[in-house]
Amino acid sequence: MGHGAVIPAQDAAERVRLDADNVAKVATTLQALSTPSRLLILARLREGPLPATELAAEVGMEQSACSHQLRLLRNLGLVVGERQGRSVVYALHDHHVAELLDQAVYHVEHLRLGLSDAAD
Amino acid sequence: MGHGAVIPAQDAAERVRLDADNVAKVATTLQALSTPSRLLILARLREGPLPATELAAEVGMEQSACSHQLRLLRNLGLVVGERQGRSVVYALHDHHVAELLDQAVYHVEHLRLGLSDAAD
DNA sequence: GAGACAGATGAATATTCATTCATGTGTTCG
DNA sequence: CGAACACATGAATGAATATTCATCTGTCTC
Repeated sequence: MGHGAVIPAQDAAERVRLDADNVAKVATTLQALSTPSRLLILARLREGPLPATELAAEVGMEQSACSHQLRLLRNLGLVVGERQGRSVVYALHDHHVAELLDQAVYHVEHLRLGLSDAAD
Repeated sequence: MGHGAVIPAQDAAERVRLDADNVAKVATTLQALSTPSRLLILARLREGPLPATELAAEVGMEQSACSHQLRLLRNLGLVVGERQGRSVVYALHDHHVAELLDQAVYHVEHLRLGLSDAAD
């Protein structure tokens, strides 16, 4: 079984198995973190809530494109949008999203690569 | 490097910022975790090294499809393959991959369950 | 109400990408 | 050598999807 990798006890206790039942959901959610545009959106919201138009401007996207991606993120439960006057202020849904972002960026940055090519 | 510790997300001491320079790399790497097939491959390798053919069988993929995905994961530095006789034994590259997997599955599953500590 | 501002949305387009099929390369054994 | 096994790879196909364009809903001020 074990092959040398140490599983932190804190993790082993709460580790969630990846089986056929939830693999699709995990994949779908992680897909939301798999494009530069959405990643920039989430990273910006990580710093605090922001109206949609300002958000689009800060990540360098067109309003429409950003809105489409925000809808996707909203449907996945990663962000929430609250109407405030003419604006809709977006924010990360909860701390799990923030930590998922942090952990993902941290581990990816610390991978020893090695990026031979970006795509297939 | 090379410890088995999970970085506490609340402790933002060593947090890596997500800017225009590394966003593409992060997105590309996370894309490797964004399909059920690759997620199943990585999850299986999470439990230990395995020859390519056995791996394909266990995750229910055709040999060719699995090989294509393994090449992608190899190019991203997520897995390594070592020739042993006629077989090529695959394994996760290092603990960062294992922990990235754990963290991703953990947080996504908690999102799915609607678990938000409301600690904000 | 008219007009401007903020955002959402449908359709069309283009790109990306996972899988399959057929074949090629490398290895072990008779 | 020649055959069978293990894996890789190129091309083709089909599906998924990010972006743009045009338009529509909702809100505020005058």
